[in-house]
Amino acid sequence: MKIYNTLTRKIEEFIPWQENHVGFYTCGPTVYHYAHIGNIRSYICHDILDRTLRYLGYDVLRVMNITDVGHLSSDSDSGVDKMVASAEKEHKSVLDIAKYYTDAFFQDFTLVNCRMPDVVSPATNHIEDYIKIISKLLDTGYAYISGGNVYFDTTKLKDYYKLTNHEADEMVVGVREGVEADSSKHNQNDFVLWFTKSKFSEQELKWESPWGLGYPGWHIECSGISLKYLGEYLDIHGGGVDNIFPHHTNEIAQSESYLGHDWCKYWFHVEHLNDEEGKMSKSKGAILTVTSLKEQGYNPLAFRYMCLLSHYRKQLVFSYDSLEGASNAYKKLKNKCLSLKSNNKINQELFSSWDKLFKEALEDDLNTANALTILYDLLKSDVDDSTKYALISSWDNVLALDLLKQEKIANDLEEYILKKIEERKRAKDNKDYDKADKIRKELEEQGIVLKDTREGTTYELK
RNA sequence: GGAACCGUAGCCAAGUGGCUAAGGCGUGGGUCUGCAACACCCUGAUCACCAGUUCGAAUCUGGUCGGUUCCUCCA
Repeated sequence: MKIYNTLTRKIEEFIPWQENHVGFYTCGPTVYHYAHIGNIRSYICHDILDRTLRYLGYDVLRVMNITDVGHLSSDSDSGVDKMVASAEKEHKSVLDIAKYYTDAFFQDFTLVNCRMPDVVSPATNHIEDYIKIISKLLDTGYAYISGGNVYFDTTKLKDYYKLTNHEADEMVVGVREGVEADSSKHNQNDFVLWFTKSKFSEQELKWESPWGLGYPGWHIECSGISLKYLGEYLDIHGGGVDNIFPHHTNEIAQSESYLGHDWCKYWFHVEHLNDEEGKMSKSKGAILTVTSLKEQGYNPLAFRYMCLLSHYRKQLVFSYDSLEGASNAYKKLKNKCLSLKSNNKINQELFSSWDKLFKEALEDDLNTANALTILYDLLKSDVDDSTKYALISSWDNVLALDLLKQEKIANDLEEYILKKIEERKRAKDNKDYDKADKIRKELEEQGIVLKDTREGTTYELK
């Protein structure tokens, strides 16, 4: 398998530390707000990588964190969400709020068929691990205490910027409004490992530490959780491109200084899903979630399909036009797949050759668009239905588009529809088209669309 | 100011040196149908622009224009 590695800026052959085994870490969501569809795109791409590796036969262990530290007690003041407001009224703790947003996240995560990572861990569960790492960094001289905080000394590293192409003296502090230089830092590019003092003093969650009551810096949680569950040698670490600097850069600094050797082989970064105005941002106010797309009548899997249509390293602009297009395409594709009639007799030779094409597309730095094209080619080909069915069933382990999953319908509703179809057929036989059209219209108003085919009338739920 | 990615038909998008530039959606036309929907068939681009390298470039190099992100507050 070939994959782009941010560390080398090249597409590389994927060779894990240990043959056939893959340790895979994904930076999880921050749960002080909803995850928007741009965040979810990133998780869909990670999911595709996870599923592809498994499909290719790797033994994958995937770990994801939940960032539940950093809840400022003042967050809720600016929170646009009713839940937060009511939590406040009910005197709920920030952890209750975190739980609310964690649940909301996994609801959306599941709606787009992302496979649950093998380990999902909240950051607040591993404070001791961070303390252990920070203590050793202090002992070995990679960290220092200043102004009440523990900082990582980036000048101790010769390769601090290896993940980015930045040069230390090119960096500008205060590019963004409201950013002030921290005078306690020895060097401009040092970062905090443990806070006991910060301008965000209203932080609600704090823990005892050798350096006083405080809370961990942002970067240490991913290092800590990753080291705990995936060991000293990590194969893939993923996240959004916005995490390359400073977050992932600092993770490398901490982890490799702590371990004393190279740590993560492949860095996987997903480009942004933008809206017409640019990056989707939680701070911009109204955010678009998968759940809200669903409430607007879009199938969350149509959104997944839309994401698979493009490459993970390419920016994608979200618009309702493109979602509409993806939605149509997805419906058509699924209908085609569902109309296949399988008798379980598959042509093994054809199966292998088509499966090879599919794998080759994915092995080419996750070219999902081409993988889908191969699916379309297969459907158009003269391969027998049973083999097609078996291939699609297999491929859907990676695509996870539920292509062969028949929507369940309540028995009594089905009986009702079949009765109406029979009634309409009689009307049609009697050339009473007014009545026939009336029945069709009635059903349509209930979201049931009739289709007259050569084999008789079928229905479809909108 | 520095760094990274990108710019292919109405829309999404593959292709990164070589047959007539994949595929999907939409549009238009047609077949089927009582009509409609579904399905099926047909339907479109010389690749932002300019200059180079080459027998040959969307694909490499340089430049111009345009878009997005990052440059250590918080996560």
